[in-house]
Amino acid sequence: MENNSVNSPALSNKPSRPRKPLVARTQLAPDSWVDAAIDVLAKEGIAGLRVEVLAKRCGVTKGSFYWHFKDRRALLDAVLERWRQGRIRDIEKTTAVSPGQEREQLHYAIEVYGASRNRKGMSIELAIRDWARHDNQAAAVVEAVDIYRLECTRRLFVAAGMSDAEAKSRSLLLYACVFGLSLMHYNTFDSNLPDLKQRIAEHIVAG
Amino acid sequence: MENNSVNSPALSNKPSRPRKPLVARTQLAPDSWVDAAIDVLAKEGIAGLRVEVLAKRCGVTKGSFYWHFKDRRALLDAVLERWRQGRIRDIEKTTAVSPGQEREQLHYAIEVYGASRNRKGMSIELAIRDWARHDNQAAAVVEAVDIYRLECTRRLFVAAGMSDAEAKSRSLLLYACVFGLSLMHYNTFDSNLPDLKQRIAEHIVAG
DNA sequence: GGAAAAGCATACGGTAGCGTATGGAAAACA
DNA sequence: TGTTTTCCATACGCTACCGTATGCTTTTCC
Repeated sequence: MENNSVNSPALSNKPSRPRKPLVARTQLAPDSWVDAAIDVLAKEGIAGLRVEVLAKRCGVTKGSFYWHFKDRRALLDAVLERWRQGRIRDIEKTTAVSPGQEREQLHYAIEVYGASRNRKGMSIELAIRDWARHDNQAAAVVEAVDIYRLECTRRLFVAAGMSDAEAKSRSLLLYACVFGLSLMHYNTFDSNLPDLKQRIAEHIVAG
Repeated sequence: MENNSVNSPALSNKPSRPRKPLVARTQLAPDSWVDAAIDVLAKEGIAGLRVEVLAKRCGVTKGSFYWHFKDRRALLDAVLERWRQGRIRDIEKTTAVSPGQEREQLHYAIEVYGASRNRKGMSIELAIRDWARHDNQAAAVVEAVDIYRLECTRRLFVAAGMSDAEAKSRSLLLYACVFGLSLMHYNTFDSNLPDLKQRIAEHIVAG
């Protein structure tokens, strides 16, 4: 009858059973739904993320879904939360302090979303950003991630010797360019795109 | 029974009536559908662009729609074609040759999509680009527009004295940044965003 | 082993949307 | 004036969803 929210923080187990943490989960895992949802989100966008489609993809029916989640919205919230945590963790790793390597780190931060690598990651990124244009929850998560990322790379620019204002400007430029590039269709613009991208990266990072 | 495609090139009137160009249109105009469709597209995205919704918005019913258009896809094609032509015309105006003013023109090309101004234009832009991620027709139109724009601003950079490779790089950076910025949520990143944006624009345009 | 809960299937009612069929009013034409 | 077109409304069948109700099977617990 009642269901537990899946991996949302701070309401873990229901209070009636303080015995054991519910040992071996025999059937479908609870996070599998979120995994599959993010897959579908990347491929079809938020509009294609329907519960019946998702259920079929997991090899079960809606009945299973509505046991794990209150409704479709609950799944979407779980997806957002998962994405937020993943992005924060990633950017923390990428921009961890290692003195003298700041510009290399910045180049890596650009390259990591280089359209060829991490294709799925960028698909999710774009799907969520489009989603955020019509959903306040998604917009809030995107804002949190953006601010965090901008702050991380800003520190790198400062550590590389730039003024605070310049560092902020470069940080914003960096991410805007990364996302903007993945939004455009410029394959026939030049015969040597890697060179072009390299030149752009230099222009963003160089002092 | 049969319907005419609205404003698509090269299949204008049906052959049975070569008399008069059908003088005073008493009721609803044919392009009004495309106008309304673009409005809805800007506000709701491609997923919200349904024919029944659109009909209600026009004050008529589906019956009217399916007289003017073969199906929903025909409307979408008309929307794409209209957008394509509008964007080409705009960029041609913006980047028309006026020697010595190239950098001012480039700044204007950036500012024209400055989020505050032209909010609706950017909404359409983003809606169509997201649409293009799952629709080949839309992707083709986006590519055509992108290549045209990139080429126009590339010429400006060359005219401003840059090398060809550098001009291409800057041109791509310019549009990537413009679209990327409108994709991000950075309102709380700095207390003086106009300054930040100005600094970015300078960094893109300056020699 | 038996009760209780977990995990899922099946079936149902309801909405929204696409496209078709058909009819009706109003204008254009002869 | 009567016919033909134009333009739109109404009504229908169909599909894809959402969320609920209910029952069945498999674990879990004692």
